[in-house]
Amino acid sequence: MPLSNLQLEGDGRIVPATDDELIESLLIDEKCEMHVVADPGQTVGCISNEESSSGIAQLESLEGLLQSRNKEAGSDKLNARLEYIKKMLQKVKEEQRLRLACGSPYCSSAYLIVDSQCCDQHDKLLHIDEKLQCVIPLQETVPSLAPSLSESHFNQSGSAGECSHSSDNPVAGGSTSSAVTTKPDFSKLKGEICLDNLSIKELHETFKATFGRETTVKDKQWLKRRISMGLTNSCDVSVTSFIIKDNKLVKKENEEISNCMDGSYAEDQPIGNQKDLLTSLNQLDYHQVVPEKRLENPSLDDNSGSDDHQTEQRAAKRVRKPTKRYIEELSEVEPKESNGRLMNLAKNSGHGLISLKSHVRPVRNVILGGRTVVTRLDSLGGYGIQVPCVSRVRRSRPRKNFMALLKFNPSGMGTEAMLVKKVHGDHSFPPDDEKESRVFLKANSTPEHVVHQKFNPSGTGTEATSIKKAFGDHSFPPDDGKESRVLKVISTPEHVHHQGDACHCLLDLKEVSEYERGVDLVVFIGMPEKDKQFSVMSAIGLGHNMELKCMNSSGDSDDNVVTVPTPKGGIRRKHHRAWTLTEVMKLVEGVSSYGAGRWSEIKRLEFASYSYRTSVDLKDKWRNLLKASLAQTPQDNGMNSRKNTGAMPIPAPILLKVRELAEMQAQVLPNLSSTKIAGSPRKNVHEKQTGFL
DNA sequence: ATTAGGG
DNA sequence: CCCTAAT
Repeated sequence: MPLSNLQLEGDGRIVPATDDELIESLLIDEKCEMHVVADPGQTVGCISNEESSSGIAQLESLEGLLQSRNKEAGSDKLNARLEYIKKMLQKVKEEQRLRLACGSPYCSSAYLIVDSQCCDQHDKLLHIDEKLQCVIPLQETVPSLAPSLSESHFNQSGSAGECSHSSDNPVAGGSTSSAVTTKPDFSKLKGEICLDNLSIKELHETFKATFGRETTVKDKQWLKRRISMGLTNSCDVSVTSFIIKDNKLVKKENEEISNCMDGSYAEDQPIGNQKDLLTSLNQLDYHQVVPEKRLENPSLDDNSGSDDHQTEQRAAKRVRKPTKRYIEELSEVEPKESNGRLMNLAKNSGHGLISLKSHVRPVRNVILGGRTVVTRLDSLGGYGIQVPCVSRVRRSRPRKNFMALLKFNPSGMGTEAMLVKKVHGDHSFPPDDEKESRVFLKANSTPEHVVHQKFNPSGTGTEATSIKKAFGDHSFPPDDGKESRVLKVISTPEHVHHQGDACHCLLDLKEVSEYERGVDLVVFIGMPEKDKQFSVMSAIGLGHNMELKCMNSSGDSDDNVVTVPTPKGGIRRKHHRAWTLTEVMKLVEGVSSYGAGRWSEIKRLEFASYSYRTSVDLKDKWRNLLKASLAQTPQDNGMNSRKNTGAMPIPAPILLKVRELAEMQAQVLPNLSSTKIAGSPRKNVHEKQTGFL
């Protein structure tokens, strides 16, 4: 449990329970269980009334975690645990359902107060490993008589604001210490809990109550974070006023709280904590904004999508908890670019908060360049489990091999068709996040159809932008704030099967490395026959909710669009298009007619049919022409001085004209400024142009 | 959204 | 060609 935790802690992220951590903890727990007979009953602070349903969420989350983990570890223990948890979950659910049925919506508002304190040094964690097993057991003596956790001792009598902090208030039931028997009692989580005031033991209890398992971690901060995150992550949040306490937030007139505020943590407040606090506050906001609607519609169908897998197995559906994505976003925000992220977040999800859009979109129509493409979403391998708290990092990748079905339609004009698959539909947010939404064109797996990086020597930057552009910039940096990894796949002819007018490209990506499969986007670039225009339709399934984006670079009406091996050996840049003589002439004509600088005009009027030429291209080209023309010495005729260039030589006459124009315009401008500005100064220039070639 | 320039 | 700054 070392590094993963440490690092997480270290960077002050709010990445709470990562699966790794949890598992680690679980494992450790298992190891320690024998020794740690129990965390003696501890006062968990104050618990007010009614238990919450948070437990369910927790269980589910845990379950999910376990499930996912099991795949990898295949640990029997885990399995056992999983079973247990499942049972517990059902139980809890049942209870809750009954409760709900009774119409007793316990909207008990519990307040969890978490200070930002961060007294523990991260270094401590470094030693946890060693200490864990021996030290913990020795901690504190506790009333063994402490009631079991499962029994709620904090009866309703306690006011919500109350925070019985007394340590003599046996809360935890050491009795339930055995791993398998550990029974999470969420009732304890209700009411106000001032984590700051809790001792490690208490935190342990709380932890146990929250996660249904014990922990031996002694790091207070860690515990607090975990707990708070756990709670936050649960659907309970909506019902619970989660209050992150800093130094100001005071829930009640509670003495306890007061205590919390003063001494205890006020002092050492590592920098890293601020971040957490910030994040927490954000969460708070979120929760407050997304109020409790859970009780009203207990069975409300949850579209959050992030927990589908688990959800489907349960009768009662959770209403919705902060999405994994949400968590991720938050945890993502803190670092440096918090500003941007936040902005984006807010901007994107109109509400400034998580957008509840469903992540699963079996069928989707995407309009590309006026064309509508249908994308189909396949889920070939139900994989992907939600974990309580998702770490920023994509821990578990789709395991299932997936195949992509590409279907090319002869429709468009695009030469390159791209399909972008968003593996995790849940990462949507900050779209236009700075252009730096990194794109990793990482495709180095064996299959030939998977393009290697080297395939695109020009550099990722170009590729990235291309992709972005292809997608119209809106869709590409998906809604993903974090880095997006893109897997670029080029469908080679062999993989393309024609079917009437359409081509189907079946890609079997089973060979794609894990890494690749974890990408956020998969771009399929098809470049069949030269003139074949096509769009792409595709279906990719990974079990994860993924979104498919189809892209068809409908801008290019010609061949070499994507990566083009030049006849002469070189590999040309993706979007490079050799300028044809006619194009050049058009350019010249345009310049002569409208003047250099009016590129948008020229583009529109002269290059209307050349969609791939942008005004910038024109400008650049003109610049080049100019340069060439100037470099070109008078006597050189026939061809451009440059000889062995793959580039098409530009006829001297044209260069001449270019120079003329350049000179003329350069001269004309100053002199005829008035004229120019007033009307159409270009016309006269035009006269001169005509006649060459 | 366009331009102008640098890379 | 790409990217960015300035308009």
